[in-house]
Amino acid sequence: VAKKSTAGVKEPLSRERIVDAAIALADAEGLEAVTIRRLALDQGVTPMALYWHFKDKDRLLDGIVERLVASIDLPAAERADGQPWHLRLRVLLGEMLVVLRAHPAVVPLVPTRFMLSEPGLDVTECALTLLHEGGFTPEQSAQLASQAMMSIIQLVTGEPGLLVGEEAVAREQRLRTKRAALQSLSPERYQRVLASAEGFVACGSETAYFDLGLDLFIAGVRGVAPEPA
Amino acid sequence: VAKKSTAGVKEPLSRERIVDAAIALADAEGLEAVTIRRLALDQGVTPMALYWHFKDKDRLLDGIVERLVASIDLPAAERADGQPWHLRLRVLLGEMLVVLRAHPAVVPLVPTRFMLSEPGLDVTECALTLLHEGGFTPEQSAQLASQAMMSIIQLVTGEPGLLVGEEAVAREQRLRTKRAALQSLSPERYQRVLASAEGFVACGSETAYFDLGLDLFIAGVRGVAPEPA
DNA sequence: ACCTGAACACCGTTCAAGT
DNA sequence: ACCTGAACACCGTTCAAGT
Repeated sequence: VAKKSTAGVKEPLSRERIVDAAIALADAEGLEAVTIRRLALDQGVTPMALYWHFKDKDRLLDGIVERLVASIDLPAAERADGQPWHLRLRVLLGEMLVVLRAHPAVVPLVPTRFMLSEPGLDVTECALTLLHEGGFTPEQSAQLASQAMMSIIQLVTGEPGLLVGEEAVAREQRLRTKRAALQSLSPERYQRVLASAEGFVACGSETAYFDLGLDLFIAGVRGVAPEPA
Repeated sequence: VAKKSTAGVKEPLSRERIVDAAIALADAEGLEAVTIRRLALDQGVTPMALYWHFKDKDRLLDGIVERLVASIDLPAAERADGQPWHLRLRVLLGEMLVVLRAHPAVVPLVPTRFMLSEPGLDVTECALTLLHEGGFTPEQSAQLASQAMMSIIQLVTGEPGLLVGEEAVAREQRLRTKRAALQSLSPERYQRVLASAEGFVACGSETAYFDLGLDLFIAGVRGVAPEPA
């Protein structure tokens, strides 16, 4: 009857398409590029068109986070059943890590929005259950769950050598500048900083970096846990 | 001779005055209120006047962070001499905590700017020295120093019940909304979240909160440290 | 239901000019 | 040295209107 999805016919907007475009744009040009007007331009539409799909920009950003968090593989974390709680917690955090690592540019949006969506609450419930097994009170669990999430975020956004958006295009140049700045420091006053300089500007092994980050957090929770595990 | 600092005579602008005003404004109305134009308005000056003192807005923000970081009591951390490294590291982080807690609104500016100023480098050098004592390689030390700083930042900005800027004026209202959102959750599906609900919306004891946060990090570093301490 | 047009109140920043 | 005036290229958002 009517033409459907033929070439050149533009599909109507939808929340999904907008969120897709926003994530892709952030990946390519950084979070600052994600603008109502820019998004509209890319979709060949008026800025106000977006306001039919989202109440305001903030809800759109909420949507981005929900999309990310929803793709966390929660079952994988539950498959580690039978293992001690801290090991299962590590698996859960590892699953969060792989999801967020894929889109580092939007990760800064996560902390304030994580518990605003159903998928985020599911992940939180899971983490809290594991911490309960570790013997923590509900209050302590709440704090530790928050800090666990923040540790992951921090690992992703703080990865040395990670450059996002337009920074990425002039990548080599950026790194050289940073290295130069560090190397111009007084060798006697900043002995340790200079020795660690390379560690601040890039990371030798990505897996070593993320493993140490996870180890650090897990060792911490175990250290403060009442139940010897 | 000439009138000097009499009432009604407006002192000229200066980098110090601008940074002062910016911090005060952030404390009072949140970081979004800190705008070149708003700052100029408050100082009774044209927006472009600020560009004589700072190259652009980013350098102004750098200035804010430098001011904060410079007020970290580094000697206090060194006074703990003779104590084991992890204890001295805890003291150092505690000093950072008191400084940042005083101005939570500007804390989000810190991570990317911390090592851009001399005071920040001094603090970093100090932390790296302690980690070296703990037996870490320079690379590991670099990562752990970054994560230490991020843990502090996260503790301050993540304090449950903390509201910044205009959020603060409608404080009670905000908290009630948050509580209501949590309480409307399915009791069987989100059992743990509900049990921890109060911990997500406010914190019973500020000192317990910050102590657990510091304990967590220190236990973590000790746990992954090669040197038994 | 889904989108446009015009307008408003904001931003940061440049550039030439004033004292 | 320190600041102003006018202008530019952006923002998010509202409101009334179109199909």
